[in-house]
Amino acid sequence: MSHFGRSGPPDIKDTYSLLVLNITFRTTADDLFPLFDKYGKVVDIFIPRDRKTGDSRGFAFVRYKYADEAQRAVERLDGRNVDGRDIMVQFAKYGPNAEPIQKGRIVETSPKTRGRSRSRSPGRYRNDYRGRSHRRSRSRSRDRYDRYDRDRYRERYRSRERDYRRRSRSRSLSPDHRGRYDDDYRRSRSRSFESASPPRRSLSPRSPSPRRSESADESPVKRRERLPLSRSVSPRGRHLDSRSPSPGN
DNA sequence: GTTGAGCGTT
Repeated sequence: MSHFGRSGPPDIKDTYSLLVLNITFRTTADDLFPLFDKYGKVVDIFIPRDRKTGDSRGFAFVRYKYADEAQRAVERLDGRNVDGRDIMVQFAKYGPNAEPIQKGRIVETSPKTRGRSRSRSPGRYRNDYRGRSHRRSRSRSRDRYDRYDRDRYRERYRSRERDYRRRSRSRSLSPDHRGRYDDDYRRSRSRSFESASPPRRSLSPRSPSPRRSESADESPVKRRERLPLSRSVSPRGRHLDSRSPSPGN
């Protein structure tokens, strides 16, 4: 899992953001890191996700430390075939705070004018860039959900990176590209990435509540009774009730 | 399990 974006933007003081479009919905930040890190120092990778489904929205933000390296990555990775789709890499035009940025870098407001001059309201920034594009729907099949999600913010974030890596890397991709990526990936992760991505599956000892119902449903053994009244069952009672083998987790 | 123009978060 990626250590990027674990607690918000780390340091965007002098970084250059790149917008990566047309990536697959299963591509994670860990998949993009070995590609982009080859052309420079990547300080952050962020993939916006849907509020409700938690799925990737199909694009990512890669922040470089230096502009020339970011430019290099744009020239090299733009149009590259990643996971079967040609990605589009370009400099971000808007910052995390919806502020227009120049060549991927946050526009520098003069320290002098930033002191007392507050003749501009912070809300105008968002309205500025939102105005050009009224609709922000990503996909037509999700427009109907956006209506409810637009005024409903009770959506809770699920896990940041789900088990998207279940896909096999050697599926139908051209081994030529993947080979180079992986080859450099081995060398790249030798510096500090190996410590940041520990085990691929290390779940907390805390039992996942929502998953248990599914496992019980698909369990080969028939569940005898649901015992709707005994919802608040003690751990000991549940053991006698389900007596099902461990679902795996 | 699907989708495909676009600009971002504990």
